[in-house]
Amino acid sequence: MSLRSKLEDVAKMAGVSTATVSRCLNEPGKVTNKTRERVMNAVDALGYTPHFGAKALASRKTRTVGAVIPTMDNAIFARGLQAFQEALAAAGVTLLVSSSGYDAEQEADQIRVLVMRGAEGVLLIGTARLAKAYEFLARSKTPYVIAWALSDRESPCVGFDNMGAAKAMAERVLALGHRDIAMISGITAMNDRAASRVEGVRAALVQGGLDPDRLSVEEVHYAFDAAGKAFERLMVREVPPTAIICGNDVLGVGAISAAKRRGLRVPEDISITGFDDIDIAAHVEPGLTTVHVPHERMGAGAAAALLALIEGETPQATVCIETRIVERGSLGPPRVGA
Amino acid sequence: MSLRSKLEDVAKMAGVSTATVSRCLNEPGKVTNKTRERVMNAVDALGYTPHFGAKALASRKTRTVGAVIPTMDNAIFARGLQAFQEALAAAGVTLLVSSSGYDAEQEADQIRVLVMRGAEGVLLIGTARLAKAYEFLARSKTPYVIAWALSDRESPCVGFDNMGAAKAMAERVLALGHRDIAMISGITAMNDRAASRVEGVRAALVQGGLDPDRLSVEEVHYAFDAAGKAFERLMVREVPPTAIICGNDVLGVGAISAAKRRGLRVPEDISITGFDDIDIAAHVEPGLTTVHVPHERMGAGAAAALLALIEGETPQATVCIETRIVERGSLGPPRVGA
DNA sequence: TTGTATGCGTTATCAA
DNA sequence: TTGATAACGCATACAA
Repeated sequence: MSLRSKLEDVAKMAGVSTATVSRCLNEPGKVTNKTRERVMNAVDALGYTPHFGAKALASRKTRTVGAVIPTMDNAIFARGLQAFQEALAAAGVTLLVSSSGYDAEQEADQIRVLVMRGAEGVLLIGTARLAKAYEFLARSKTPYVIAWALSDRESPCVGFDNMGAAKAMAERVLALGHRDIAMISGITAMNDRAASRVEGVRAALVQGGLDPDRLSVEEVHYAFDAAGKAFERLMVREVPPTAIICGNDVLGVGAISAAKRRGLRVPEDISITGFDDIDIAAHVEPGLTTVHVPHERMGAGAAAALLALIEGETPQATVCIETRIVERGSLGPPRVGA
Repeated sequence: MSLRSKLEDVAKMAGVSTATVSRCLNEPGKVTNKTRERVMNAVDALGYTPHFGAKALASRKTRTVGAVIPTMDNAIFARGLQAFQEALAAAGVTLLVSSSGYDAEQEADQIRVLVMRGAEGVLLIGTARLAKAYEFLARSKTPYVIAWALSDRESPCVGFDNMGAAKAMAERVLALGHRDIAMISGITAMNDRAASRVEGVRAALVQGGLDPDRLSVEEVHYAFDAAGKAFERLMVREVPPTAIICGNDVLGVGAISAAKRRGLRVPEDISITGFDDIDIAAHVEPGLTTVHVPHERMGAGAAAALLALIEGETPQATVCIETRIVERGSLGPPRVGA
C-alpha cells in the first residue's frame, strides 16, 4: 500500500492536467489520440489504479450493488447468484456478496455495511427479516429486490411460490398413497421460504382430508448430518413415516444417506423428496425427486429488476418463476401394509 | 440513495461540530457521556451511515482485505474461506470475495478491482497465475498470502503439500495391488494444485516401478457430470483401470455415481478416491475415501498471516498444514483376475 | 481539445 | 473536551 500513485502523478508524467487524465480514463472519446496514448503509457508505467473511495466521493456513484445471502456453504444460492452477477457484469456493475449465516441480526448489519460501502441497491433473499432492516432500507432510500420468494411488499420481487411448490410435491406424495408423511425442514423462524414450504405441505394434507397436525416436522439447519439425525428421530416414532418431504436437497440427500445406513431401501421402504434441484440431487442413488427451480432465470431477472430500480425505473412488482417437479426415483408408492 | 445524511447533518442536529461526531463514532472515549448520547441519538434518528469512500480517503485505511477464489460453485473453498473470514472479523477486518471461474485473466482483473476497492491485502489460491498479476501485486505493494498450496515465493503461504498428499494416496492404491490406475483430474493448465496432484500420482508410480506414462489422465472441469463422462471414457479403454484417483471430491462423487449407473460395484469392480474431504464425501454410498484437508485451520492461519503482513510484521514464510487420508469404503483391492 | 478550480464526506491537526 | 480547517484523490462545471 501507501506508495499508490494518483491522478496527479500520471498527469505529471504525461505532461497534462489531472482533468485530462481523468477524461482519458472515463470518456476516452473526449481526448486526442496523441494525448490519450501518452497518458495511457504513463498509466501503466506507474501501475496506476484509481482510488475507489475518491472516485465514489467525487462522482457520487459506485456502479455497485450488494447481496446478502444466508450462506455460501452449500450450492443452494450459488447458481442463482452466479447468474445475478453475470447479468450485473454485463451492465458494468460490480457485485458485493456477504452471508448472514441465517442470522437476522447479522443480515441487518450486512445490509448496512454493503450500503456504507457504496451499494446502490441490494438483493435480499426472502421476505422475513428484522423490521429495522426494512426501516434502514427505507430511510437510506436504498432500492432492493427480493428473490427466492414472492413478496407483497412495494419493492419488487423475482422469486417463486415456495408454498405452492411444496404443496404440489405433497399432493404427489399423497396421490401415491402415502398417509404417514413427515417433514425435515430448515429452521422456520425468520425464514419465510422454509416456513412456506411447511405450510404448503400442511395445505395439501388438509386438502386431502388429513389432519395437518399429524405431520411430524423436524426443524434442523441445512446440513447433511443434521438431516441424518432428524431422519433417525422420525423413524423411531410410534408411527414412522412412509414418506419424508425435505425442505431442500441438502436435507434430502442427508436423509437418503441416513436411510441407507439404517439398511432401508429408497423408495421401497421410505420415500424421500427434496427441493431446489442442486447438482448433487441427480448424483445420489437413487436420484432425488425434487422441485426444480430455474435459478439462472431468477438470478438474471433479479438483476434486471434491480438495475431498473437503480435507474429510477419501475420494474414489474412481482415476477413469479415457475418451478416444476423432477422425478428421479426417491419417491415411490408406500409398501403395501406399511 | 442520494438522500443520504452526512456527518454535518448529524452535527447540526446534535448541536456540535462534525469533528465531535466523528470522534463519537471512532473514539467514543474521547468525548463526554452527555454529548455522546446526544450525538448517538441524532445518528440513529437520521439513520446515518458513514460514507465508506470518504472515510477511506481521509483516513487512508479501509480495514478490508480481498480474496479471489476460483469458484463459489462447489464446497471446495467454502469452509476454508469461512474460517478465513471469521478470523478477519475477529480483528475487525472485512473480507471482499470474488471468483475468477478458474480463469487466469479474470483473476488478474479481480485482484486489481479488489485493490482498487481498498483491499489492504489479498488472499490467493495456489501459485499459478499470470505474471502481470504478480507484477501488479509488487508494484502496488499489496501484501498477499497464498493458500491451498505451498509456495516458494517470498510472500508467505499457508497451505498443504498437494503433490505429497496425492502421492500418499497413490501409494495406498498401489499397496492394495492395483496396477491399472487412472486419474480424473481438474484442468491442470494454470492450476498448480491440480497439476501437483497428477504429479504426485506419477511419482508414486515411478517409485513403485511402474511406467508413469501408462497413467491415463482425464482432465475435466470440476463438475459431477464432467467426471461422469470422463469415467465413461476411461472404462472403454483397452485396459480399463481398476482404480481411479480423482483430483477432488466433486470428481470422485461424480465418478462413483457414474460407476453405479454403469452397474459397477464400488470398490469391488472399481476403486475410486477423492481429495478435499468435503461434506458430501461422507454421504455417498460407499463413502468416498479421500484426502482430508483441515480447511478451518488453513483459513485461520492464512488470516493470521495476512493480518500480520498488513501490520508490517513478517510472518512465517511457509505454513504447511498436514493432510491425512480418510478411508471410507470406495477404495479396496482389485478383483482377482482383473 | 485542454486546463483551472471547486466540492464530494470524512479524518486529523491544531487551537481554543 | 470541543471546534475550525486543511488534507485525502478524484470528477466536473466552467474557462480558455
